[in-house]
Amino acid sequence: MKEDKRERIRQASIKVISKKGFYNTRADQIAEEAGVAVGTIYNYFSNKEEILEYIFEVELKKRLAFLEELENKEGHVLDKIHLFLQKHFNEIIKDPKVGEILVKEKQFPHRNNLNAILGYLKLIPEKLTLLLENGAKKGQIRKCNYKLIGSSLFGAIQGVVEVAIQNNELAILNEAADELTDLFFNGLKIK
Amino acid sequence: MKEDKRERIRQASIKVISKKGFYNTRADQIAEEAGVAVGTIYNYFSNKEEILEYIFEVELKKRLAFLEELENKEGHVLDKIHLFLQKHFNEIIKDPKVGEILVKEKQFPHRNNLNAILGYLKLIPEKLTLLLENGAKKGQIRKCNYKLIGSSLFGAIQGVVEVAIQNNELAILNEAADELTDLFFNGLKIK
Amino acid sequence: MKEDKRERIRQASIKVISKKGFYNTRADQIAEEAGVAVGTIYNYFSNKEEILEYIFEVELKKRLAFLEELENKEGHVLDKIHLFLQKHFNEIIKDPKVGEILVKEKQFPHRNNLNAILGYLKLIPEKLTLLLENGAKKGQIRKCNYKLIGSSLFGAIQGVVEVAIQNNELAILNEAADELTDLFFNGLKIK
Amino acid sequence: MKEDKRERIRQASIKVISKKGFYNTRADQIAEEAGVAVGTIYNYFSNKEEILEYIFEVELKKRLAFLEELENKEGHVLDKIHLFLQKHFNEIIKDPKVGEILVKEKQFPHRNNLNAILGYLKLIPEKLTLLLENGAKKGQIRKCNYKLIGSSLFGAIQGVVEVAIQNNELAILNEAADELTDLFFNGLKIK
DNA sequence: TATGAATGAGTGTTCATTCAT
DNA sequence: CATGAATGAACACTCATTCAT
Repeated sequence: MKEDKRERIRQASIKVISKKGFYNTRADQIAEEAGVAVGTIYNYFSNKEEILEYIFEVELKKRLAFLEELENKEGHVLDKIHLFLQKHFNEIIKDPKVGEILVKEKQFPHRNNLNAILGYLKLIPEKLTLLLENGAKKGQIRKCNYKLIGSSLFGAIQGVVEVAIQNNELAILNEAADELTDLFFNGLKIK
Repeated sequence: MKEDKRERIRQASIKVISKKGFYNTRADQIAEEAGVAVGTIYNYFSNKEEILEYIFEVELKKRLAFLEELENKEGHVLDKIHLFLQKHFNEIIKDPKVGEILVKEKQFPHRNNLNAILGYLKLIPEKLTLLLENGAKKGQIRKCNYKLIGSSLFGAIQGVVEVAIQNNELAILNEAADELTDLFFNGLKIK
Repeated sequence: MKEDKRERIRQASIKVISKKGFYNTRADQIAEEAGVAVGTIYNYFSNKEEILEYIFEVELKKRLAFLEELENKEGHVLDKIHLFLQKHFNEIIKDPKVGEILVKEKQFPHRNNLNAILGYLKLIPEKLTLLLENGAKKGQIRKCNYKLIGSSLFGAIQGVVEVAIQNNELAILNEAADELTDLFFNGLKIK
Repeated sequence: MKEDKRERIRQASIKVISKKGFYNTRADQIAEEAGVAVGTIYNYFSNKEEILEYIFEVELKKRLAFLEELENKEGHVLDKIHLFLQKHFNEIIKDPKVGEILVKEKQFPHRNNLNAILGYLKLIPEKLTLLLENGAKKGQIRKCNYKLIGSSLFGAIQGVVEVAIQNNELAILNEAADELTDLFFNGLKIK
């Protein structure tokens, strides 16, 4: 019941924020879209930023859970990365509105210095870094600066999504997983 | 004289914005830092956003000019990319405050839909894409989805800078140019 | 309830504006006088000018309604004008603050070119002109340039009120209806 | 020389203010129109309001001088008023821009309570009142409330001009002097 | 006397958040 | 738990005026 209302507000927020941007979205616009009163929003979120954080949280938890699953599985690191890319790009193709928010609002400046979004967001390249490190340990890829390459991979993913959304070419994402894996496969194979 | 004042305001803005974020920077804080009156700012910029745009403009023009130089030179595309990465990372090491702004404020939501910053920003991956395409034509690298790889490269660059700045580890940037070139070198070499 | 608050703001505005002039009246002064927060004003009026327009609207609608009543009644045109003058001057004697605003703020320059006040204000001389025209048709007064005489009458009314208010001699208004009717009666009688 | 520059600024001000209204006229727009620097304006006028006051002063002095001339002449009061009306309406037809300013800016709210314009403006109905009073003494017109009728006349004049300018029908002013004199002639003749 | 860059006080309006109902 | 009217702090920007040159 409680989660129901929270979810309704999240969905409404995604709709409005993806269209107007978080900065230009007013609390009452979210309320109207969600079919509740403004006050109700504040029964489920303590402030506007928290809604945005929640949107990121939901998406990022999905990715992190998937990455953790992958960590515990056997298999080649680059296959795992390939699976992750497929998963991520598919989610975005499925719900481009959320994708747009992930791309555009990631750096939204929080009033307090605790930026929950960046907190979550850091976990992804960290997981990727770990994946690479373990892959190298198992001799699946060459040694490298894992953190640096992990961050690059994470950045590359975002670069692709950014371009796809900016130019309204979601189709590009369909081949993106293959191309990127290919790039990193050759780039990281044992010499 | 006129450019002097404009430059002073730019410098002051970089200092304040990198510390507090553009959104949380007040016009009078910039004025104070620049040692001028608020009104003076508006003799040189027509609004606050224009200051941010100018900061990006200055930086991006440097990069674009460098990329154009590279385009017209002989040499292997990956050497060119290597040079560009060195140039970019060095600039950031030299002036991390600007780097911070480039990373954090890139997506700042503009009131009018004409986002001058994104306009400039799109040119970089476009140039990279062009570089890759020409390199492929000359047989220096394999064929690939140039736009996708160009965007990935651009994203990778940003991912690295983001992590470096977030974790306050500028040192990582010193090897970043080499590592990234290496990654793409293998990733894109003729099979 | 909603109209209550709007009315409270109107009353407060009359008080403050008549004292300091619209131009020198700050939104927070109105709010304070009305016993509400500044923001509340903007829940009932979309901007400061709209408050002034509303003050004129209320007053002018009273006059226009009265003039329309008169139009539909039988009787001599100059008796009708006499009644209108009495009505108008009485209203001003009853509430001189509003009178002061009507006189002083009538020409307030609006930012957009649509000056709602002038729109309303033009209707009064138009009605007077119509009254004169009909009176002439019925042979109650001589033929004349109705528009010109209508405007003169409207101007004369304002001239009288202006002087009465400027010199703080509201008493003059008591005889004004009679004197003016007398003037126009002789001035317009059939030769 | 000094008067030359002052006059140039007055002329420029008339041009700009009649177009945009005093409230919307910026000091630098006047300067540009006059072909001088902003600072120069302040060598000839101590502030912006003083320019407007000066415009009124010049016009009103012309009228007052004319009225004083008339006072000292022999003749019927209504002939004198006729002459005055002709003079006034002719001036407005000759230079409608000034007429527009006289009508629109008369009530401009001054920051200090000393409104020089209203000070001047009051003198006109006072002179008219005096004229009427003297006429009555000489038995040229009936007794009446001179102040009230003087103010009415002054108001009537303004009403006519206002309508003429609002509707862009300066032609109406050509017959206005005759019509108005006629009205007052009959309205004030000895019974 | 002319200039025009610099000044900074001044204010309408917004909108996230609250809380009495 | 839902409501939505009330709140009031916050801020970009303007523009008349100044004064060093």
